[in-house]
Amino acid sequence: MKEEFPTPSVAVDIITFSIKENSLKVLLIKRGVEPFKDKWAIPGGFVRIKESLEEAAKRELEEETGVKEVYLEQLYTFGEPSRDPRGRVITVSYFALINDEKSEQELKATADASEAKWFSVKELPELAFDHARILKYAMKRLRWKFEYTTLAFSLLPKKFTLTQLQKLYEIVFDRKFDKRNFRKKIRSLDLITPTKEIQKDVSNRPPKLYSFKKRIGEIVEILPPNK
Amino acid sequence: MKEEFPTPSVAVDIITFSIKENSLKVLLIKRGVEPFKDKWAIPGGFVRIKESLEEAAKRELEEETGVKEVYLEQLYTFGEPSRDPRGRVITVSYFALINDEKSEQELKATADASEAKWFSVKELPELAFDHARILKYAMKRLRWKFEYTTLAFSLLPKKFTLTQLQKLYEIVFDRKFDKRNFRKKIRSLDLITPTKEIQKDVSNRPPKLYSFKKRIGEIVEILPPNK
DNA sequence: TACCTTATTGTTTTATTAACACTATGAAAG
DNA sequence: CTTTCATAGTGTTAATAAAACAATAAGGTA
Repeated sequence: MKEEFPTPSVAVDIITFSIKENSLKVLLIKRGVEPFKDKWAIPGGFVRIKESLEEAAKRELEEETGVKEVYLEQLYTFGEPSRDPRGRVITVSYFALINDEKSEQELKATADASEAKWFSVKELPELAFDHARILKYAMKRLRWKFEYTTLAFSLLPKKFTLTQLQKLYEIVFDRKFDKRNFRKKIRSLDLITPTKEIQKDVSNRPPKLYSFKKRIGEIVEILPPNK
Repeated sequence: MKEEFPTPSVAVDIITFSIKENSLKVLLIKRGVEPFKDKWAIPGGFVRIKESLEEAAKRELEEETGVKEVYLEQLYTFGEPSRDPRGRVITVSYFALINDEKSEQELKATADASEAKWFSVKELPELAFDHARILKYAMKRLRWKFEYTTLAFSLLPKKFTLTQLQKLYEIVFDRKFDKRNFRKKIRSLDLITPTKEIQKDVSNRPPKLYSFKKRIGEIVEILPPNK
């Protein structure tokens, strides 16, 4: 039941965020081919005929970064006929969130990408295609998810301190929160349980460690206090 | 720059809501061909090579209902390889909202649809493909939009009463709201201005008419009081 | 003139959010 | 062993927002 008309190509683009060096980073590639050769772009590629969109996104991301097991979520599908000068390409964008340890590995260059690099979202280069728009949209979604779901916990180790959690929010929202109100809010949401451990090897008062109770991504309105 | 491999087909599906007879309705078609012949389904069709996704959605919707000038918003893209038994079809779903007057016209049967009909969302038939899931998702989005944006106003005439507005919310959320709290909230949001008119031809105290100040879809957290 | 129907309005209570500063603990430095 | 340094940890009050709640007003109809 395929039409007899020319059909669009379908690609996935993956906007990958990570937190490194106390700053929110996004993974970009430098294009090795025309169009937009030598411009920075969001990594992506074509969907294969027998893989799902999510599988395609996972595969492309792993090819690019070697990272598996990430949080992955569909963002939006961009399909303007003119968005790609090569022809009709509809792209389904995904946003991925990986934690620092997982993203530590060396980034590889690939056929289409002469270079891959983490950029701070505050110091972005000019981007190819309509990728600036897509990235902006992804940022919005990321913040929304931090505000209304438990996604932030996916970036923390099994056991973490409340200060670690707060720092995450401060980086993503680029803003400080009041420590007392933040902790009060988190506790009132019943998301975490204290472990009996405390963190050692710190040269100050050792913080308590907590573990997360709920499912990642669950909707809870964490709304950062002091909004 | 098309790959030399078989490519998926790209379709759009449009979940169309309207409010009729004090109830939230969705437009479905009865399939005239296999697969799922004689099952009800969400109307949709293939994207043409030179039209945008949104244009395709508008076109399909107009073909189905004759309605133009509707609120239209992209929902999600479903792309499981097995979701359509005919082959690889990726469908970009849209949700549309039209008001009662616009949706009053006769629905036409088309090549693929032997019948088109408005169903109350409370009395849905069994649906073809993965359409039950898509519809459920659309309902969620509709409610979210009513809660956090000014979308509801797109269903009202230029001049409307506060009771009309409240009824809309009560239908969409399938719940009553306290009249005083509802009105207080709406007024505090500075969304409307009173006109100097009142509605005539009613056999009770005639209500004041208001007009809407802002842009449709603007984010404002109308959150229905009494949530 | 009474009655019916819907419109309109305000107060109190409760819950949530915002603002705000001091004490505690352990390691390291002197 | 005392002081210093750095971060952890905690509670109260004020302001704002939400929830609960019922009586009066206006016009048409009987």
